[in-house]
Amino acid sequence: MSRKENKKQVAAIKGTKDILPREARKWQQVETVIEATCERYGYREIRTPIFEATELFQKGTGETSDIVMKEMYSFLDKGGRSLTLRPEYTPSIVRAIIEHRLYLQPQPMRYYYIGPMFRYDKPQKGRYRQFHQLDIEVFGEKDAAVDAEIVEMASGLLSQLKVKGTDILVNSVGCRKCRPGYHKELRRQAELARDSLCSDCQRKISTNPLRIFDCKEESCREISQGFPKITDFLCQECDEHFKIFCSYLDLYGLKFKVEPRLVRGLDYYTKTTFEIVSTALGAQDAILGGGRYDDMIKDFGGPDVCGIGFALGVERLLSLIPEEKEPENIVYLVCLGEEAKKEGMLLAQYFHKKNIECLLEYKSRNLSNQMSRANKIGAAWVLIIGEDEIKKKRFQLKNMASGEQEEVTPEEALHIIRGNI
RNA sequence: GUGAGCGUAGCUCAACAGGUUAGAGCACCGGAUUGUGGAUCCGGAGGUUGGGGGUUCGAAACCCCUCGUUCACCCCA
Repeated sequence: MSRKENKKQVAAIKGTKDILPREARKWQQVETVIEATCERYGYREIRTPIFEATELFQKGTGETSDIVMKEMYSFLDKGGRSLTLRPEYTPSIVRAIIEHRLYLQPQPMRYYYIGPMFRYDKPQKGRYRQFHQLDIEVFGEKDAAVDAEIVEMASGLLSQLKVKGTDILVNSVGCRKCRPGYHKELRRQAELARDSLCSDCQRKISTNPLRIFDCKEESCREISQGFPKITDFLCQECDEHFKIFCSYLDLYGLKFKVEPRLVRGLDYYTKTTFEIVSTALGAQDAILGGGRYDDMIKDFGGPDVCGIGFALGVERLLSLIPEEKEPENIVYLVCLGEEAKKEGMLLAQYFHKKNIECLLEYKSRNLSNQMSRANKIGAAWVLIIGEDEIKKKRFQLKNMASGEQEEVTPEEALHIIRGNI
């Protein structure tokens, strides 16, 4: 095999990327904050397989959604089953809840998970074919207080992570009783204005009339302002739910915008939908989005248990968080000669057992060189092991930041290092 | 799926308007300095210019195809 072929073969798949150690550290930090926040609100982790029966998403995510129609990684396994790498998490949780009768547990049940999702979409800023989501779901609670609590938690999480300049957008998309009436009326009015709309919007009349509100053409914007809003068409139950939801957001002191054109692209949403957006993200401005889906469990043949949740794009979130350098606390063992190396191996073993991060230089280099390496990896301490030190069983411990150095036993070194960490 | 821009060393970028052996900074390795790091100086390694084809006496540059990437549309996290 030629070098070129080899080079081509090892490249990461389009739309995927490696998370290298420097960035992985940031992921760990963010994941730790996310997990702690979720647990504090009573959420528990639930892990499901990364692939499922294709049918699960066709039924759950919706046959007419873009995700199912053109973005799924589906394939046949060797047993001829049609499987799909999950494009989103909600259907998997719903499946698990029904399969394990989790609805028999005290309600509401709260679950969270962070993991990779897969969508065959053209990559661009904030959009990858393998990406990660935090997914949180609450089941079995109709009260709009839980809708508000979820938004409050999401908002709190973002401020804890020092994400600034975000907006909370909320809407209600109604239910199966009131939504069809609205769609019909919106289509009717858009049809009347068809000739004045751009070609893009003309197409949206039949595909997704709500998207006309998003058009960037000035003329379309003006026209769409006269169109009816979903919030004017809600049935009494949905209308009350939405008003109470908004009043609870006020109670929390959260600033939000009612965005009647906010529509989630997934078919299953009912009543509350929301997004938190940031203009710093570019065209894909949603950090997280979600809503209520009161019919899904029932539609899957389970009991009539309602659900609500959101998905947060981890890559998008990370792109908004500045990198913070954490100081390394490594002890670097400098060894002068073969005997010193053996002594160093034993000392490294000693420090590792005492929970100290410690590295040993294997190559026999001169002291200057080894010091230079210690400096490069950002070691906080250097322990010098030479002939004299081995004889005395006392070693030179150097604080790399201050440059101070003293002769100590391993036990004393441990004490000093711990005292300064 | 549609459209536009960009692919030169690990990274950031040079190379008049097509003309010797494709350069520099940072990073890396070695030395100055065989018991003391960061600074400085000297040296080294690293490239079939994403890949393939074409035009030309001559291509990193021009044309075509392809792959990748970026941004936007569609849609979404």
